[in-house]
Amino acid sequence: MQPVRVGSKELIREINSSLVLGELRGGLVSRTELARRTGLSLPTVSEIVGELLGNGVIEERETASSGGGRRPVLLGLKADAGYVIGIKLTETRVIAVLTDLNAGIVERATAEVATSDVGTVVRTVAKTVRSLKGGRLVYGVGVGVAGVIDRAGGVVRHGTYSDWHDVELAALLEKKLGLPVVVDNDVNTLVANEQWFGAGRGVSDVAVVSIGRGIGLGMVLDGRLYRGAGGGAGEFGHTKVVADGPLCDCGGSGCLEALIGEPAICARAGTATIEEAIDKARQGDETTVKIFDQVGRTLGTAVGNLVNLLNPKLIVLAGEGTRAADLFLPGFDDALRSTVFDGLQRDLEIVVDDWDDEAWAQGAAGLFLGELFQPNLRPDEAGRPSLTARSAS
Amino acid sequence: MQPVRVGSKELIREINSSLVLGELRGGLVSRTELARRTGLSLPTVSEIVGELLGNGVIEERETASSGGGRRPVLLGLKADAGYVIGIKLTETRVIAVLTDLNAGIVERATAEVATSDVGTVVRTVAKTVRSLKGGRLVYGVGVGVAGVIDRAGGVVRHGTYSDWHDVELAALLEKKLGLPVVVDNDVNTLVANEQWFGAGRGVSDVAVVSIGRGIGLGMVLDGRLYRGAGGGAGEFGHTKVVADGPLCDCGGSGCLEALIGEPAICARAGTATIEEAIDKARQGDETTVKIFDQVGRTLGTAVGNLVNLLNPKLIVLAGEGTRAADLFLPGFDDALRSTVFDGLQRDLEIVVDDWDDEAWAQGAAGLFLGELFQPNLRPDEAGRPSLTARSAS
DNA sequence: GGACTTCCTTCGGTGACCTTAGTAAGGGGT
DNA sequence: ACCCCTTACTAAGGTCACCGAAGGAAGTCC
Repeated sequence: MQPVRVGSKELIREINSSLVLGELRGGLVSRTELARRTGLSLPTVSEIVGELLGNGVIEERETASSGGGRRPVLLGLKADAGYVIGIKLTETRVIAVLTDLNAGIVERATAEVATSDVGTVVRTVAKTVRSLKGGRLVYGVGVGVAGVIDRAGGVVRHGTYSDWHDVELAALLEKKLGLPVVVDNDVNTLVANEQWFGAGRGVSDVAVVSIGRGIGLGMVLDGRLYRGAGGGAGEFGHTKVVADGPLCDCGGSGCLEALIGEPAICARAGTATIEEAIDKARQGDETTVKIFDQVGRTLGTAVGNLVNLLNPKLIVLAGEGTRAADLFLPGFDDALRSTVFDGLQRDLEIVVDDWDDEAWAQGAAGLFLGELFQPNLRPDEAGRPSLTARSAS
Repeated sequence: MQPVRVGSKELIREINSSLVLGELRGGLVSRTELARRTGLSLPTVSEIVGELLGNGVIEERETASSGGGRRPVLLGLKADAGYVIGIKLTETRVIAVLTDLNAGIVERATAEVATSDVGTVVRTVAKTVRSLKGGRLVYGVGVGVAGVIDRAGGVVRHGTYSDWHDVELAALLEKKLGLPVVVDNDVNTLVANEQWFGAGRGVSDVAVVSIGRGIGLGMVLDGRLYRGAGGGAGEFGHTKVVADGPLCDCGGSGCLEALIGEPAICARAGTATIEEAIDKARQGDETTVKIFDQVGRTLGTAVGNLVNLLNPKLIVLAGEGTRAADLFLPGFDDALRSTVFDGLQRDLEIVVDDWDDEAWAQGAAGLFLGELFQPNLRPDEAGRPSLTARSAS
């Protein structure tokens, strides 16, 4: 049995505060409306609102109109109540954004890191964070890295594009910054963004497939980001889809990534970059068109199998690879349809979300915000960030 | 956002009662020890225990020895506090067991049903349940059926071995029996049993693969049975593992089930039954031995991909097909090892659990018990069964 | 038989919830 | 202009589940 937090008055308050805060995210709402939406009684909502007002997390805005009665006072998150910083680490760059509590980007910064040396990366990140922060109240930092990540411990177990092994990234950054830091797989940052602020909002079961150099997968199952027993769930790119297929960097053969990752496409199309391959296909080169069609079919089958296993409500295709969506989508759809088991077709929705590097960083911020807004049902993870217990400086 | 239940005093009590009951399942424990294990204070535990004693759910047993102090009064589930009935529906038979609150089998019964006519099946099940029940206090019934099941609504959306579509099985049975009924996919009954009473106890992330005529999959993710958005998760048997593979009953081609389900093995081995094929292989027939080896490899690759996606801690192989485990396990292991991504190997555990039909029925009982013992964190699903609010007759 | 241990209960306090009963603030009809 | 109606919110009081502290119960040991 996973440890379950014991029921207590504090737990109740935490749950209900989160409920109220959740409704306040992304909209102005009155106390009465909050009570209606959350199912709480009006006095309870009033008290919680009072507390949040006192903390400076939310504020009263203008009054709305009413149909013949006292006008409701609208409440909303205080724009400058605090900020969060999101970081996306790539091989060569640190991409950072400062966002408000609605994950809206306020400021951005990037820095180059030529090396994968841990110390250098940590220093660069810290410098970037400090310059973004300025004198502002920042609740914490979310970091997205490609690889197998132990989210609870903030450890990079196995970096995809680096030789990192068991690097305690969160601890190192927290020490340097004096801020709470959450580290997670980069695809999960996209998922967090989807779940909290994007197309996946309000959907309990979502799979986000990122296409690009590698093929990644992030999942929201039963309303929660799923990471697997050791934080290693989502190695979609390394599922084996053909027997005796091409060799993959991971050491295996027949990996999805080795078939339809950008390097593989370039190799087959005989181009140096993926852009060239796309151009070639768009100009009507038959062989290249066929390559993209096959890529679509391979991906469609793999995603179809994923649907058979998990029966999500929504599939989001994201990442740079979606630039070629027009080329591979027909094949993708076709293969998907013939792969997915009969009964699971009808309610399935597919969305293509064309995101850039900055969106990954924004997602990392969303990851931290998710942590901030969600009640903590597990036993106390030490130092877990909170909006109400102002630990941030 | 999935609806989250609002925090209240009742929620606290429910959580903590479940905590206490959970510790009491499968062992005698004193009040003090309960307090220590749950993290609750002694007075709270005492009060909850008092309530449960009053309800007749638990009882005081003998006192244990102590090292120089008052002896602890051991508490345990009352053996005859109530019962649960588990049903496994197959094409031709209704297999039923009556279990106590620890899922221990007290009595059993089976009945033949030649037809798949809903009315006839429901009548036969009802008759079987009534004969098993006798005059006893039965909290409810759990039913396992192969197919896509909407667990929340108790609806069989799509039967695997029947032409059932959108059959409201739970409602029909509840009406006939006057007892709460839970319906779920049959593999999930195995999972429930594993999770609550078997090898998967205490493990948060488990995949149970059932092998036999079909290939099924049940999952515990993050400590909870995962069913997918529409209850259709786990169609492992219908994932496509080879391009242009053999046709499957489902209409697709290349399904795992069409490759390594028992009918497929028989066809390839040229035998009428799977037993014959097993015998043939055990007697050293090379072709047949090779067939089983290939079956193992195919399964191993598929399960390996599953591990890449979900990173479970434990894989349980179950079902009649495990009779041939000696024949296919070497190939299975080999393929699994070469499929699973590097970092995910180390903590993975594989267990073969040789279960018979009765175990499926026992699992169905466990399914209902799980419902009974787990606190309800979602908004009130009407008529959800409970141990403390004695709705059973 | 007294001291010490250990188990459990009693009692009072706290806090978060709810219900009920107000008060505040606007609209509209006569 | 007045009064009443509607709607939004606040105040007061009650309930209940939690906890800590203190005390009673039931042993063991010397």
